[in-house]
Parts: sequence; structure tokens; C-alpha cells
Amino acid sequence: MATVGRMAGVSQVTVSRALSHPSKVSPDTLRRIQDAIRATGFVPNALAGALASRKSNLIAALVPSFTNIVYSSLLHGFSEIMRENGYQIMLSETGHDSEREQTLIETHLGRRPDGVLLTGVHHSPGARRMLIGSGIPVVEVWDISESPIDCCIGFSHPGTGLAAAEFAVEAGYRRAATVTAADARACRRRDAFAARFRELTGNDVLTMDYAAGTATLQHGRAALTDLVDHQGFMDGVVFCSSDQYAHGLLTEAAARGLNVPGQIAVIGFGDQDFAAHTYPPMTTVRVDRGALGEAAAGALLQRFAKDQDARSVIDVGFELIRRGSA
Amino acid sequence: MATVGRMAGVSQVTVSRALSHPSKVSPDTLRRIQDAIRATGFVPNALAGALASRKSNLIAALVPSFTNIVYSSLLHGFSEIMRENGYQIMLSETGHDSEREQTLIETHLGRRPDGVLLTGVHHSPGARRMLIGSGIPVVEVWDISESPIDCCIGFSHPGTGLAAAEFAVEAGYRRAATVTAADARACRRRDAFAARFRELTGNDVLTMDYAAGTATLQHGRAALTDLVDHQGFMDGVVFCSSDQYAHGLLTEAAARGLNVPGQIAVIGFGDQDFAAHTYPPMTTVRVDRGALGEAAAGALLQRFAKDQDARSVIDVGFELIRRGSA
DNA sequence: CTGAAAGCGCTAACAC
DNA sequence: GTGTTAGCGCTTTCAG
Repeated sequence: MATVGRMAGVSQVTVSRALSHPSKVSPDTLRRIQDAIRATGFVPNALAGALASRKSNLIAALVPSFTNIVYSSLLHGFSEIMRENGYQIMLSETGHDSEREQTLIETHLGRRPDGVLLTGVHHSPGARRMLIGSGIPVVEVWDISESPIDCCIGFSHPGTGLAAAEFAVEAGYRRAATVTAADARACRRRDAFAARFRELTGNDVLTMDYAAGTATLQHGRAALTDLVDHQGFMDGVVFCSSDQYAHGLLTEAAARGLNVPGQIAVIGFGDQDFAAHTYPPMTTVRVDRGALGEAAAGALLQRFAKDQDARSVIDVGFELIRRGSA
Repeated sequence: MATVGRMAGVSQVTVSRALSHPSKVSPDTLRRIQDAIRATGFVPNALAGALASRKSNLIAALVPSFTNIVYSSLLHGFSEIMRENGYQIMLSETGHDSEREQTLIETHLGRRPDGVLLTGVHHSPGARRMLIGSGIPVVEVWDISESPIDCCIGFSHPGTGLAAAEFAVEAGYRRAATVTAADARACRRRDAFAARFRELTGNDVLTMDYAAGTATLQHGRAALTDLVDHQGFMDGVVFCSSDQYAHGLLTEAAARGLNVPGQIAVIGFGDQDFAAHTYPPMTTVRVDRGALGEAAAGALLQRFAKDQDARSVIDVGFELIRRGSA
């Protein structure tokens, strides 16, 4: 920066000003400085800038998994808004492991991010303490809680299970099963579904849980095979914790020539891009993940701007989309 | 850090040492320092550390899209290895836009990353210049080139098209079509396929291109509809630029009661987790994306270690997996 | 509108 | 083993 200044015949400070507050520099010097920057290929050191200004323009984002479309689409919306506002994302995968999450939080906090994005509302006590102690704005997404660390944006997972059960009963189904991945929020959806279905019909729900945290089409096919061949489940509705499972059930049903939704009805979760185009089209729970990510970004930006009416709990809701599969 | 030192009865520097080179501090002082750190909740400022040591432990990673499983699974492998070695990832989406990529590279370079991960081997001249000028190790993935910026790890995209065409001809198909997304690498696969197929059979290949950069099941269904209803393509093989398209073709074929591969044969690309479990199982091109990401991380680590035998072009190859769909 | 001085919180080099 | 000194490359006062 000093070199650039020398070339432009000004001091280092003026170069700094030309970069951060161009309006505070005379048009003429500004031009000379810009020429010098171009000539040297100078790229300001943001690390030093962050240290001096106590503003890093860095956001720490922690998600369970990059490859799960649920989180990546959320991140897409989030990072887009953040980028437009001059922030950069440091990203890490927690893998549904809260100890690992805590370690990652500590590492990220060392970079002095201006904000933190967390997935879910359950974090280790140590993580909570560090986050609160840091005084950095934190937004928790994909779930809601009465007592967020700072603020949270999401929807009620049990609420989706409730809605699915009520829909299923109203649609006339009297037998039900669930297919659920090893994911705490998915389990809460399952439990709410089962409880409500039982309440309304008096019938127990057959619950099938998978050890994997990631739902795949393969396991969806296996689940229907299991349901039909071993559990004698031949008519009723299946509430899946993910559209991937639901797609697997539809695939297996097609392979077996089963009628959907006549013999087996299927409800997915997520409304992924393929859900409207499966055969038959999938009935599922829609959550606008991109918008959720954008809302999370908005919440952080509000906090940065010290907006007084920033809310701390935002329920973005969900929607049950009825298509052909149930 | 000075406060912690005071609590432990040592100077600030000793605290720094205890953190970075614990072996260079006596066990007794080390313990006292650790106690003080715990008591204060001190988290070292990595920004300041990076500035002083000229080592940021930050890696800039640029991918076209977070939501495309191709890139996210690559990132998963990459970030895992990097994390294990103490590096943190700054991630951005370029959206297949090379101007945007250049802007992002400049922003990232400002953070003085220790390494850069780029997707693809085609970058704007300005981007190349900045990257080379920075002297920072760069690894380009998902493609190979004779003249990488620094090093590249990937496979030959035309090679996959060639292999698919040869497989198709050998399997007896004499008519062929392609379904391709608006992606430069996908187009190179398509062109190689079409050229080779023509060379071997004398028959032209019907090419269907989609404007969207992201392949979806929906467009795959639409493609088959178009092929069958408007192009009179009723027997032959379709080489898709993504498993998503291929899955759409299979879905539409099932919906229409077409025989696969008897009437319509389908070859996908990617071998995504569902490919082995579609109905019928999908013939596709497999690339081990997780391993590719890990190899990219390894290449960067080698460069950090100034390993002399680090190679600059690594072809990880691909594999044509024959299942039921072709 | 521009510059001089001080310092952000750490590491590196050198003494002791 | 531990402390002292001098920066890393910026931004932030405060003068002029």
C-alpha cells in the first residue's frame, strides 16, 4: 500500500482512504491511485484490515452436510445475500456431531467472524457459552426454539408431522407407517405424526428407522420391500423423513406393480426439484429453503445494522403439497 | 493473550508459545497457562496470527454451485482432508460465470489464503494472471489440461463421451441421441460422443440441449417426451450429461410403458447414489468425486510441504458402469 | 483533502 | 525455558 502511495505521490493512508472511502479523496488523486493499483496488481490484505478495524467481513457457517440438498440450498440463498453485502463465508461440516460442532465453533471464532450461522437449535453447553461470550450475532436455522442463542429462523418440525397426520386421516387412510433417517429433527417429525395419527384413528403407526443420517432412494426401496414382504403393510400411507425415501418407495412400488396411492400412499418431505415429476407426482411437505437462507442472511444483516425491531424467533412455516402419491 | 499471561505469571509471548509450540514450554507453566485460558475463555485471534506469521490456514474454494451434488461431494472430500490438517475453507459459488469468478478470486486473494481450489480449467486471463502473480498454490479440479495454472486433478471429459459411444456401438445400438445441460464440460462430453458414434456407425446423433446449467429429473422427462413425440426417436440409446436427466428419461419411459433398454436405452453421467437403484438400474459413467476432492487436498498439502515430486497433472480417470438401462 | 502517529493481537528473531 | 524487541499491513484518531 505504501508502494502504491509512492507511485501515486501520496501517503499510504490516502491509498487506504481511496479504497475504503473513495469520496473522501479528491477525484484527481483517486485516479492516480487507481492507476497505480492497476499497474502493480496490488490486492489489499484483508487480514490486516480486519485486525485494524475489528471487522472481518467473514461469516462462519456450520451445516451438518454439504451434500444434503436441504442444507446446500439453504446455504445457496444465504451466501448469495451475504456476498452481495460484502461478506465471505467460511464453511464447515459438522456431520450431526455436536462435539465436532463445538470444536469447529471454537476454530471459527478464532477468525473473529462478524456473524455465525448454525444449523438446528440444539448445541452443546460449551458451544452455547462460547457463542454467547463472544458477543457475535448468531442465527440458528432450520428449526425454531423458544430460547435461541441469539435468533432463530425455521419452522416447527413436529408441526409438519401433525399436519401430515391430519392430512392423511382426512384423505381416508387408516393405516400408516413412517420411514425415518437417523436425524433428530426427522425423529421429531415422525413422533408428532405417529402421536397425532394414533390420536385421530386409534391405530398405531408402524415406524421404520434407518441408521444412516442421509436418506437415499436405495433405502426407500428397501423400506417398501420390508414393509410389504415382512410387515404385511399392503394398504396405507407412509410418511417419509425425506423426498429421497419417498422416491425410493415410489420406485419400488413401480417395480412391483403396486398401485400408488391405491395400495401404498406416500408422503415425502422437502419438496425437492424432482418431487413434482416423479411417477406419480409426490405429495410432500414444502419448505422454501432458499428463502430460509435468505431470511437468515437478512436477520444477520439486521443485527449488524443494530436494527431494534429485529425479531429473535421467526417461523417461516411449511406447506403440505398434495400431488398424486397420497 | 497478555491478560492470560498475567494470570499465569508469564509474559504474553510464552502464552503464544504454549499455544503454538507447547513442547517449548515447561510442563508446569503450560498447565498454568491452560488453566488461565480456561478461566478466561480466551480464544486466540487467528487474524492477528495470520498477519504476523504470513500463514492464514485458510483455503479459498470456488465451485459453480453448492446444490449440485457433483461439486458438493467433491467439496466434502476436500474439506474433510483440509480440516484434518488444520485448514479452514472459504467457499463461494461462481455460478458458471467467469467474470464473477474473477471478482471472487480477487476478494478471496485479499484474505491471503494458503491455497486455492478452482473448478474447471478455463478461467479468465485476468483471473489467471492474479492467481499466478499471487504465488499461492492453486489446484484446478474436475477437468484436466495441458497447461494448468499450477496443478490440476480430474479426468478427460471427451474421454467419457468416447467411451460411452464405443460402449453403445458395441452393445449394438445404431441410433443415438444426447441430452445435455448448458455446461461447457457437458458439451465436450456430448461432442466427443457424437463424433465417435458417427465415426463408428455412420449415423448422426440427435442432440438435445437444455438452457439450464442444472440438470433436473423434470427436464429428463421432457426430453424423452420430445424425443418420442416430436423427433420420432423410438429405438436407440440416449447419452445424458447427468444422472438426473437419465433418471427423468427412465421415469418418463415407465410412465409411458416403454421398454428400457429394449426401446429406449439410457446412459447417465455421475453414478450418483440413486443410479444403482433406479428401475431399471442405470448404466452410467462413474467418477469418484469424494476421492477427487481428497486428491485435490493432497495435492495442495504436497505443495505446502514443498514436495518436489508433486505432479502437476493428475488424471483420476472414470469408469463406465453397465447396469440395466443400456 | 491529506499526512503523522499509534496500535489492532499476534509471531519471529534474538537475547538471556 | 522465558522475555524483549520489532514488525505483519492495515485503520483510526487527530492535526493541519
